[in-house]
Amino acid sequence: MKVLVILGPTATGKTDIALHLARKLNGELVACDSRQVYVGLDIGTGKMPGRQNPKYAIRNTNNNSNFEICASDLSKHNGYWMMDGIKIWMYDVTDPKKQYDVAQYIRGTTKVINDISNKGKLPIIVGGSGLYLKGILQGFSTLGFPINKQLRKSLEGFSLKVLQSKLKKLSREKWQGLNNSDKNNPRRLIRAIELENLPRRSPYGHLRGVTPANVLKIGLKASREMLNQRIDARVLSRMDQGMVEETEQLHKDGLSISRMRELGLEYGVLADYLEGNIDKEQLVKMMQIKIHRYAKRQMTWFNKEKDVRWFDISRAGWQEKVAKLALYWYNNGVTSNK
RNA sequence: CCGCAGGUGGCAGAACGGUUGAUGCAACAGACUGUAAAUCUGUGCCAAGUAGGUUCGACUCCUACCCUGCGGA
Repeated sequence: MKVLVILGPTATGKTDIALHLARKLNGELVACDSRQVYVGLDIGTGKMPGRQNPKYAIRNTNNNSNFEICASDLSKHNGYWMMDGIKIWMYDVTDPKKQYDVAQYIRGTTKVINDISNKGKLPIIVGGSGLYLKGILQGFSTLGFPINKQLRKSLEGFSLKVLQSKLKKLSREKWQGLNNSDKNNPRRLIRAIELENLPRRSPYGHLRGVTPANVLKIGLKASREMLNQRIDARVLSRMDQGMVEETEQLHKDGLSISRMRELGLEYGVLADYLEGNIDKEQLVKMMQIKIHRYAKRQMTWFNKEKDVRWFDISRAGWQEKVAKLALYWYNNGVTSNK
């Protein structure tokens, strides 16, 4: 099975190039993003690509709360969108009020990718989320062990120190295996305790992704400065598109402020805005800053990713180069040089 | 013009007459196996409006000036 991956930090134009390649290579897109999976988080998670493409501008329809997109043909479906004849999977697969996680994503995506492949089409994974991407491509050895809601709930209130000593008591070895960062990370400690609480390690702990035979990873990058500029512009553009209104509507439909905070980035800041803690100017500024940081973390993650063919989007003609490389790989199963 | 309050790192914002100078945010670097656009770790910041004075010693006290905010005329 061949799988094409487009990865890189936010605002590098992954989806645009992916759509382009999908047309050329008879492909379908698979979004690899932790928030685009949620129904209704459209503008804020950037489900509509083509900032520079006016035909994707959206307008507010009067009939009900939702927005409609003015693409030549864009339709939303359960679990995928159809954009100008190209399917984008893993959009709208769950309710934003519910928590979603890597394990669900891996299960869902594995099926989607296999289906695409079985139809004779090329799955094109568009990835900004490093963990999710790794999950699909390699799987994770402990993800088969389910979460223990009760245990988590009982652990929730404890201080860092207590969590640490609990883990130490359960398994000195496990504790010592953690790095300094994780030792101070309540979430990781809780998960570690959860795993140590399992009755017995079963051999079914490994959650496997698709493990395709042939992957081409194309990475998009840009200088920090350029990236920040693009991010800033995009935040402004999303404001114009009605991100605030979209979020207000979600809130009216029952998305709580605290849940918005969990969803992070724009939505965390928007929560503050809706509560009246900050004004519009601060809202924009803070969203930009948060996303700068996010892009940085993405780069930290992707820098370790192996076998990536990187392209600098500030260089003229990079799209053609990408297309050429992808086409060659698609036809020959290997990349031409190196 | 008068009165009051205040001028501390990129920003916000503490404490303190004694080798000064917290914290948060941002910045930079990093981690990452069921919330990952989440969560966490590390690092540095040649920071006290200006000019004087008091003092063994001043960011801290005093004076003048400059600037900002609020109130009054």
